[in-house]
Amino acid sequence: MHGYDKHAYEPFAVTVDLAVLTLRAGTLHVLLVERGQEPYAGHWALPGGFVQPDESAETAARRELAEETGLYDVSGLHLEQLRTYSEPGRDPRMRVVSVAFTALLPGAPEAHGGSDAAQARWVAFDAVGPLAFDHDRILADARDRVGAKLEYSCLATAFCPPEFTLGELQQVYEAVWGTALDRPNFRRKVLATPGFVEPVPGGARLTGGRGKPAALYRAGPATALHPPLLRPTREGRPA
Amino acid sequence: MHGYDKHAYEPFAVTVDLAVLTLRAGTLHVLLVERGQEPYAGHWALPGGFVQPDESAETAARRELAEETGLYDVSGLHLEQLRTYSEPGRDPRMRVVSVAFTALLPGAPEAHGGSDAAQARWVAFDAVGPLAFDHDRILADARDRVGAKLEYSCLATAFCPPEFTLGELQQVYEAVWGTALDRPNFRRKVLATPGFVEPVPGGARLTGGRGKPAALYRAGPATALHPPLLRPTREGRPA
DNA sequence: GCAAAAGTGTTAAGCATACACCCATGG
DNA sequence: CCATGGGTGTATGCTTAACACTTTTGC
Repeated sequence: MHGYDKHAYEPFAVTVDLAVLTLRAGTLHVLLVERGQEPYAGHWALPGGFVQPDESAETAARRELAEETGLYDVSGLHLEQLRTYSEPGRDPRMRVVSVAFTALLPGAPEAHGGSDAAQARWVAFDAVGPLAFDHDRILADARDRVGAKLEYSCLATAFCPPEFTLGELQQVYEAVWGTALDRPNFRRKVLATPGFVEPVPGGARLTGGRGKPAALYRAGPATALHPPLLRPTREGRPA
Repeated sequence: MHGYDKHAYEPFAVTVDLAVLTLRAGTLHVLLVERGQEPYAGHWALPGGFVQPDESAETAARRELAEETGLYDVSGLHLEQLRTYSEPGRDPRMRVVSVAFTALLPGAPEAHGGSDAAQARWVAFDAVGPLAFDHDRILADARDRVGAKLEYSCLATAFCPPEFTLGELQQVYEAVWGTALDRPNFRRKVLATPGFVEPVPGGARLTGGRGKPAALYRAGPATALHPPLLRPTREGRPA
């Protein structure tokens, strides 16, 4: 199958689907759109769209992200390929191969609705009902991936605004993993990793309205976490 | 972009590319095919082919794996999606989106060449020259991914035959990471992880022709490694 | 003063590292 | 008996985990 016999292949439609995640009020939310057309009219789905002839999947994903969130500048946002879904029956009408992406947003912009008329909403992870197509699975895969990457990468800062407190960073871990972490230990671990976060010299901010103002930090240059920050013990016998 | 206007999308060809890895004589090798046609005629490339209309990418990848290796039963082999490559210019003649996979084989079968006439060979990783298309990048991504997964998963056993010695398992790590490991510590770590390996009651085998016969183990039911088996210190400041 | 949130200190247990050393086999 | 590879033991240092305690703010 290395030749290019024009009859040897079938045309496929290629789309991108986006799992856009953010933290709102300390819990993980995902951006969903309500479908206006069949199939799955009235159902909620992940935002997405067709890859244009002159685009890579990454370019298409970033374009869709801008359209769906209504943000002018999405260039700084974390966007990462998740995997590709290609089961023959995943779209009831035609052969569609979809490249799924995960996008991470800091403190979510309320407004969206984007270019097409479809309604778009932030939905808490726990409140996500059955989605159209195989989007339930895509979303579950996205959460698994993000949860795993928090352990050994500096990804958590992608959920935070440019300047953030260590308490906010800890909330990211707690929301994604669904577990509480020990604050003193979390703090030490983060500060002991060179390049994970950098202190903002003058800064301090009140977080909960009460309590001591917290020092501010910026994301540092590091991308990997060594040693990793492991989740609290899910016991050793997986499988 | 949620409707299905027949003119809103462009047909793409969808292919799979396989990075088939194995260990030969203690070093990491990859399966390459020599291209017989333009473009890149005479160049080496990763095996692969078109996804058929009734197949998922995973099914196509497993079919190609069987064809290229000449193995009858590839059902037990480790096959995993790597990522999708979709740059518009990656194939000079048409729009081809390729879903790349990584496959891991135990002690490589010498024979192959498969269904089409293309020559196929195992090539040591160090000896891989420039490949066709963007296959150099795919291969580099595959090695990175496998190297990372060895740290926190039980993937290493996929490189081993059904029964193997701990020395052989250690060779997997050393070949993929390119570093030497301390044998006593490696041994303890592996045996301390429940479900990673299980002893084969009666078994023992001479490995190097000389030396004490080694006990045999089978892959256990575990898939994840907790805590992880980290690579020797690449220093803490990963830019 | 009290509650809330940030930040510091301390200690014990577990794990990793780096070795030294013994065992079994082929030549 | 020596080289080679398998296997065991052990001391040292670091990381983690758990929790007590102090600081700074709003009410």
